[in-house]
Amino acid sequence: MGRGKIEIKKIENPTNRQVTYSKRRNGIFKKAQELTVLCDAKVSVMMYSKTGKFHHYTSPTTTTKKILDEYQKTLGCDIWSTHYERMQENLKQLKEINSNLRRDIRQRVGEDLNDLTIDELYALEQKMDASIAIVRERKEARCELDPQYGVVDDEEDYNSTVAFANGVSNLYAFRLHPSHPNLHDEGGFGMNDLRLA
Amino acid sequence: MGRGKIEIKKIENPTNRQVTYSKRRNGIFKKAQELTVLCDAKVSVMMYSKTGKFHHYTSPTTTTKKILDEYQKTLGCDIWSTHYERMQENLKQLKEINSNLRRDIRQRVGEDLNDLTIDELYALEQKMDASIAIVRERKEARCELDPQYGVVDDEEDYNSTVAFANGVSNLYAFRLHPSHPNLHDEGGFGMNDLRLA
DNA sequence: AACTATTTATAAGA
DNA sequence: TTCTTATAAATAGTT
Repeated sequence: MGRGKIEIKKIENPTNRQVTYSKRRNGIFKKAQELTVLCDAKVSVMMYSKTGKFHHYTSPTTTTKKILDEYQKTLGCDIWSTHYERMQENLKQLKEINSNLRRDIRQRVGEDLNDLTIDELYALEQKMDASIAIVRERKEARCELDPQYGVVDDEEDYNSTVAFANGVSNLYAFRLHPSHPNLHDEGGFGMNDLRLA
Repeated sequence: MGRGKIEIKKIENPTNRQVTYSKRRNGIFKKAQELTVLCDAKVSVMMYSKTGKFHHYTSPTTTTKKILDEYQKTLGCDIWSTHYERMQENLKQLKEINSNLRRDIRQRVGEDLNDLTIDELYALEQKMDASIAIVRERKEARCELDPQYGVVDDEEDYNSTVAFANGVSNLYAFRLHPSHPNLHDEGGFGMNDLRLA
């Protein structure tokens, strides 16, 4: 399609070849984009020229990785694995640690106590008694150095306590990626469940 | 290019869509093949339709994996940079949350108190008093339903406390990937610092 | 980077 | 589906 018909064989003139590569590359990407829209298809196009320049197109609704996963499923093989899978495994374990920490701290704040057995509740009280003893001892040691804290106003005490009881559970009550609430699953590391609140 | 101009938007009629998909798929593959020959380029095209059928073209002299490897070698990163970056950002934020949770819980266990100012130490004591009040109240409410816990042995109490004080910091003292201690950094999400201990 | 004569792709119809 | 064909789109060669 042009001023003259061309034979489909390697263009020997490097300049012409580069020009043709550039033009046809854009043509293919346009076709890929149109196919994506017209037929609701997922398309990935990757190419590089003799000069080493790389270009690619991927349908907006997907990623090259997802298409490759599909490709691999079809072929029954796995090109990748190591790096990516290890990253996902790390995420999973990190989330598990996080979950454990959150449960522990919520119990120590006085939330989620319904899930505990009586024995666990009892043990929790013992733990907390021990912990507060440590903190109190430390505080008193410090206060000896700074007599300003020697006397405590009971009412102030009560108020700060109430403020904490209402506020603590918001300490970590933020979301990851709050500006992209409707993203798809991103391969299984959605973060909504990270919220403490 | 056809009997009439068409708008590039999804073809709602499934039959028409399938026909167009088939035609244009062949068109793109032909273009990819021509580009391969004319410009001595390496091209990979993968696509799948809404009906789930997968098709691909790869230049005869290469494989999809080789094209991707070449790309990564050329740019020094990989095609999933967006995906990766989001994943890494999630990891970073998750680690930050985790760090905050750990600091909070350690303070509530009586560790790391040196970093606190006197005011913070005082506030911590107040918080913990409030929390333990909640737990104790809950426990006593439960114990009324189960009189077996009405009487407490002081020595048992003390022992369980000591056990906790020694053991709590090991609660989350495990490593990720303990079997691969010498791996390289994995792109900045090394997990050694996740250890509580 | 534009232009444009031609070839090529393809939308609609059979 | 597959073939046909009128037309739209891509692009080879030129400026």
